[in-house]
Amino acid sequence: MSKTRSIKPANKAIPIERSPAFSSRVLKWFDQHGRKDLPWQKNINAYRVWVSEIMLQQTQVKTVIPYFDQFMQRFPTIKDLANASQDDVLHHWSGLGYYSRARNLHKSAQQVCEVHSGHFPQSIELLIELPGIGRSTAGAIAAIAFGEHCSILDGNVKRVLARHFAVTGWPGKSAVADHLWAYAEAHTPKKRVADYTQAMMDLGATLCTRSKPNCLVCPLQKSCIALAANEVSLYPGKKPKKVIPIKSTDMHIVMNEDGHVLLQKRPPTGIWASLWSLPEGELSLPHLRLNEGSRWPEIRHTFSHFHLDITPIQYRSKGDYSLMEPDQWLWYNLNQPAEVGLAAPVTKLLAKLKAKNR
DNA sequence: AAAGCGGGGAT
DNA sequence: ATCCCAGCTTT
Repeated sequence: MSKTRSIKPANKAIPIERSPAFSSRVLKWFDQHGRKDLPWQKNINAYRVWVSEIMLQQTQVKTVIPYFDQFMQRFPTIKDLANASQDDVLHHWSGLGYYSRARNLHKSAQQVCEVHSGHFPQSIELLIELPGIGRSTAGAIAAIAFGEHCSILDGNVKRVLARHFAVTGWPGKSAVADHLWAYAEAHTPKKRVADYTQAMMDLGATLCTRSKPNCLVCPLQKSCIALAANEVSLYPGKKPKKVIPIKSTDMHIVMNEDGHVLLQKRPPTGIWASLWSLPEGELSLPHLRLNEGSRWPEIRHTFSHFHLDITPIQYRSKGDYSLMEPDQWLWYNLNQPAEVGLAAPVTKLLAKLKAKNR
């Protein structure tokens, strides 16, 4: 059982001017222009909505669609997901990023199967107990899958609300987020809450975009405070920027006589946790004989907190590699890739290697 | 090169 | 309660 996590208290203290026409304008627009045939809007059930919402955290619809389709093909039900290996789940997440989402999804599936015997939790309070589901994602699943009267506040909705109600400040600040939540909750209708929820996300994704918003056709143009002041671009407030440090590492591309590449499993915490990657740092492989190695041009991979400058070094190896721990080491066949999770720059380097060798 | 995007865990 | 972390896409 997970440890108890509590939903943030509803912000009754924050007084709001509520626009009565808001939700009806949004719903009317949705009927005409909203997206209604996204993959997770077909064969709708809580499991599919859940997986889609987790994938849609930090990731745009266009990117998610192919991942969602493949994920659902491999794990059609929550039980299939619960019974799968972590490597299998991470393999289907490879390239999406934020891999803790995949590990939490897997963990939650197992939790649901054990605790709820496979029946998906049917209320926002139970949803939010699952790892990887916070206040907004719980609201989205409850509203879309169950029609429960719940609000969401994802990046799209934050942008729409911040502009429409001229909420100043960076939404990463809790005081700003509290205001946005208060607006979100005040304007969520009791009827058609699933459509409204989808509509707000669509509005943010297709019209009320970060740059070049299409205010001329927006259903909220008459009441949008930022638009009236010609200050749409000022909202939402920007994150204060920080200079991020540069780190560097060597990645060793060790190829054996069969043309397979040596991969190492990363530790279960930290960057690229539990993914497979190229060995870094000092190479200590006593049972292999490596040649000198040739350096490739440096590539830069950027995280939110630092740049990582990677120098790939390619070797040919001979020797007995049967001694190597199979949990930690993998000889990766470029032509018949193992179904494991790979860090994005590793995928890039392996593709480069494959192109080189042809 | 920079900005943006939810949730979890540590402080 | 408030920082800090995580990885990709789009601009």
